[in-house]
Amino acid sequence: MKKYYITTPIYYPSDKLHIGHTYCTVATDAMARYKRLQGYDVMFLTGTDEHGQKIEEKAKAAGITPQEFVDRIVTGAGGILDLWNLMNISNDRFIRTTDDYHVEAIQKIFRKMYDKGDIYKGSYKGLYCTPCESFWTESQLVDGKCPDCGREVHPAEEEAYFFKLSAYSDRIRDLLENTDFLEPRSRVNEMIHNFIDPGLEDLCVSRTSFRWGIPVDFDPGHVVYVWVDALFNYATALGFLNDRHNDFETFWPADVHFVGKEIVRFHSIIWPAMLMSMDLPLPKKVYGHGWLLLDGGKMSKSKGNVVDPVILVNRYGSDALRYFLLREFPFGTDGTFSNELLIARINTDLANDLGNLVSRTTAMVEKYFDGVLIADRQPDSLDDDLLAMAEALRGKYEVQMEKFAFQNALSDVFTLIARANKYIDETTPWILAKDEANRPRLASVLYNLLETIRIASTLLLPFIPESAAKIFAQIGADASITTWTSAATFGLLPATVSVTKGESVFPRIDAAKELLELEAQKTLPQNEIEPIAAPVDFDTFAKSDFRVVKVKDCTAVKKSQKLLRFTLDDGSGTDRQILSGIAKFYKPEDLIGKTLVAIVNLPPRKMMGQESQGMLISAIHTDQGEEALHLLILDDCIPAGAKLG
RNA sequence: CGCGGAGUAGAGCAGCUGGUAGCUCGUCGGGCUCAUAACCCGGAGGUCACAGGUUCAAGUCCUGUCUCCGCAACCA
Repeated sequence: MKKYYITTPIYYPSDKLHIGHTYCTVATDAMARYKRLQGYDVMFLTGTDEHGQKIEEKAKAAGITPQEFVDRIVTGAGGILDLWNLMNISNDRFIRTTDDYHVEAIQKIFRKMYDKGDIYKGSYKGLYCTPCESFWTESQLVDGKCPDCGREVHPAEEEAYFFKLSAYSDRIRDLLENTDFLEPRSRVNEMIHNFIDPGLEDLCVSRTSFRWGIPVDFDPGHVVYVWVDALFNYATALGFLNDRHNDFETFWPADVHFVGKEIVRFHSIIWPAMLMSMDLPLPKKVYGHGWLLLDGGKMSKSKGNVVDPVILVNRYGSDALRYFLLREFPFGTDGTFSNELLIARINTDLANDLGNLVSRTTAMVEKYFDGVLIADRQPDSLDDDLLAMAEALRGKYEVQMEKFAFQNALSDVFTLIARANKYIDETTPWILAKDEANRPRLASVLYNLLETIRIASTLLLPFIPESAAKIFAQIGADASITTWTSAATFGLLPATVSVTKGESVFPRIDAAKELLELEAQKTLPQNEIEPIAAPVDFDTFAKSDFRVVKVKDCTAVKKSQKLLRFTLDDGSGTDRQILSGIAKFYKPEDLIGKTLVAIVNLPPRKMMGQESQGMLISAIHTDQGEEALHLLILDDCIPAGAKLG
């Protein structure tokens, strides 16, 4: 039997997953179901990447162990497993990077690459600022001192293991430029120009700064950093270097990794390089899909515009959401999500076209034939176009599916559904029903409709599995005629098929009402006020020198979206230049002549190549999830240089 | 000149290797009554961001300009 191995990324469980993760997983699921329909032996893997500093910190803040923290998000109520269950995800396996077998395998992999010489012990060399616990390069220093705190730095080294990524540069370039390993093609340019052309540097693959990770077994001070740990999940989940599973030989190499565009770099450069190091075959393809954007912007928690798939599924069902995600957006590029679009798509396609077609067809079979068609038939040339279209559909659909062009595949299916609706108008079965003599013709019309529905629904199985099954039950199609093979053949339902009109498969949604309710459910973040900070002694406070300053000039910094450059009179007689990231809130010309407050004894700091001598004081809060900022603007009668205290 | 993507009817989008500009929603008019106020037909609405160029022929290829978005940087 032909094999097919497909994966989603393993998601990072530092927070609840949102519609973006759902999008990727649903797409992978549709592809997996499609391949199963075609008769492939499919392995569909998803999972979670559970190590790392961020989770360690979050767990600490929550007062629990990292393991407890990730367990809660992955296996807990309303967690990731529940979400995939809700979305009807048909993954064959689920890997957690904290699983024992994965941990052991990663240690073996790390050691193998080390023994081969592709991982070597080196050091971060740099200038270290002890209080800040940070390394800096020569060019980052300001006046030879720490750019953060202005204190002395000293040369230091920190041990770390490195992977010889640079050694694979040429082979990776060849892979990207001369094969279709990475798709869509537009992602290739980005990788070549941003990472390959400037030259690949060796990659730091261990850390000593946190503990929540897989220990390097021959050097216990180190934990394996994300690259080796996370990327090799695709192999360990099949049993590579472990005994838990044993189908690595069967399924490797993967047919395709679906990944979001933000991690294309890891999958198209680092991952193949590490596989080359391990002398393993490379996956056949990496596909970097686009993002769902909201109102043209990125989804973000602080904006309060994160879309919760659970709310949508509870209202409209998982099939409706699955369909929408894959029909509305081209998989390879970004798309804009909105509730209006969702509801419009459900109503026009699923309710009006498909649901209503099933409804009117089954209703007529019940009404005119008491639910069981007669065997007599009378074909007509009116049927030809519909039949030809139905039989041709599978071929067109397959072409699109092989390109991961889900939106086009679905569009093709719905073209047939629209054709069937038109066919009803052309054949006017309600008129045929008025004359007994027309019963064979009427039976032909209804049979052709049922067959069209069967073929369309079969091809919709990967996308809306539950609803397709309901439709099969209504039109009397058993499992033997809802296969890939039968999707290209017209006339498989029994001549005297028995039909049952059931509940509406996709009820129409009252758009105006739903939009209001969805809006009401949106959880806007509170207008948060920062908690009062820890006490500070008076002497420390008094060291800060706040002065009244007058804005002599203010201009936007070229190429920066956020920075404004202020030329200030601080009373000293020499102009003071301060850069401030407030371009979002103020137009530079509006600030000229204003009287402001600045702290003037901070160490100078370089930003976008220019020096900033201090910091303007402003009030910051969040309002309706939006960051709000106001400069402290004083009465103009206060002279420049006046000291605040 | 850091990297990449995008600018096509009121809105949201298709248009791959160049050959009379399409889809969905909305809108206007008509038809039908089997059906989930659904379905079917027709109309109006676009100098395909702008300017050059290649070609018998250009949203479709080339060059330049403008605008928007993402990444990176940065936001003391």
